[in-house]
Amino acid sequence: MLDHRLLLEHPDEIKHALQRRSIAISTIDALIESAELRRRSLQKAESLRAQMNEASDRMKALAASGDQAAMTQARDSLKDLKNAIKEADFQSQEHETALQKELLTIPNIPHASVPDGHDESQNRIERHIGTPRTFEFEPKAHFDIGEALGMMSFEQGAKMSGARFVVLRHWGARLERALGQFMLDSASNFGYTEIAPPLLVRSDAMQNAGQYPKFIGESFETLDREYTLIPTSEVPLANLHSGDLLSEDQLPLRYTAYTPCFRREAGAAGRDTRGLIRLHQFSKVELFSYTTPDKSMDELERLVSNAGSILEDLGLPYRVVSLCTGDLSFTSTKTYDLEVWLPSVKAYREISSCSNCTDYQARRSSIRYRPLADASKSKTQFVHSLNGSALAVGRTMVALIENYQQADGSIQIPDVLVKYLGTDRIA
RNA sequence: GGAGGAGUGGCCGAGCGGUUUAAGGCGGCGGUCUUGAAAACCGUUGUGCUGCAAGGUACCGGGGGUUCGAAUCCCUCCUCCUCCGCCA
Repeated sequence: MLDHRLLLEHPDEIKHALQRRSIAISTIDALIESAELRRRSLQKAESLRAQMNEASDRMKALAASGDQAAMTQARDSLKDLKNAIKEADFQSQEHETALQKELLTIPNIPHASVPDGHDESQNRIERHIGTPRTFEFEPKAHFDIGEALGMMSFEQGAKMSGARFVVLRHWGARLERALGQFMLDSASNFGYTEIAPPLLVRSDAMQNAGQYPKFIGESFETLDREYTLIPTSEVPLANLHSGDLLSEDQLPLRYTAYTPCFRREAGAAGRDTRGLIRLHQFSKVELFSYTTPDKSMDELERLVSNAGSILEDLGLPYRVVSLCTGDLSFTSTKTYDLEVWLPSVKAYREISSCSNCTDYQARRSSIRYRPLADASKSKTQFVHSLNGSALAVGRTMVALIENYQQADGSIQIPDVLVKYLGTDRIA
């Protein structure tokens, strides 16, 4: 959520920044108009209320004097004022609600370093880490290898749940567990506190995290719509401190969670229909940081390097791309995607997304801190929040199976994972 | 699911229609004392909105109502606690 005061104080900067994200000028003008309406109606209601408070003080004196006739007369004379306040309050609340509703549909402002662009083709490739292996045979797709080795069954998944579900079995199930464990241990070593959050959250939690109202319809909800199945553990982690006033010395706060994620994939019909790449349910280890505003850009680099080092430990080649304005996620000011090499398609595919949401989520869920320096002023500020995957477990299985496949159809297991999986080879 | 009880400032806790501009304590900050620190003592200390400012205004779990006036009375929702029932 943007600060509505910025709209009135720096309208041109906001217009310029949001135009980079293809927000129409007319939308922003309407927003500014709403902010002004809200301010004027609030001022009116407050000045009426000030009159009422004065009158109320006089009333108190009158009540003490015990003059019943004067009391009755004064009471009657306040009826008009009372009605005027009621009306002004109503107007003011209408304008406040309208402004909030509009603000909820506006994304975060892109950072100056984010490249302009309409879609992913204009993302900026930052660097490559690791070299794709050369195969002396034609590499197979993970689902062919996996099904042949009895690690996964899409047929069984479809029996009970339909398309985009999988049943992992034997080494497949164990590999998912081993990867999750390894990633969580890595995250702990990087200083993130492990959290096991609720997987069902209320809609206000979704809104705080920036998912609602924009992405209503992309998640699974219970029939009574009381709960939403989390589309990512970013949602519960972003709500851990909602309403809190933190002290600066508590920051940064770093959390990690290993949870299933549930997504409808509404707009993705026909894409990635085979394999583990795009399922309605997948597991992910998430990293989440709360920092002061001056540290958040450094924290974003830290997130990327933490997620990247897990790929490096697994010996998987990847590249880092900086998302362009058109590909940037709703709540983010800047996002780096980590893309892992997939031999079967001879391309890099997203396996992690690391974003700095600045104060966007913190403003929605009211997470503030009190700065230590210049305690005399003691003005509270919103924290910055950041999230990144480390990593998407399903896609990591894809990368691992494909990059470590052998000519005989077996899969070699990278050294770091052997003690978690209990074997150095799946055959 | 049924019956009770409770939610007050960063934290604990008093208040139960009009000096509440929310007592008191803890914590924080400043000071006195001290070689320094601790202890003790003195002072100070909520958040948001609005305004150039002075100021104004709201906030006692959320929302609504009664009243000239609500932390205080009523309704409703949420959360926590106790007891009963059911249950992995």
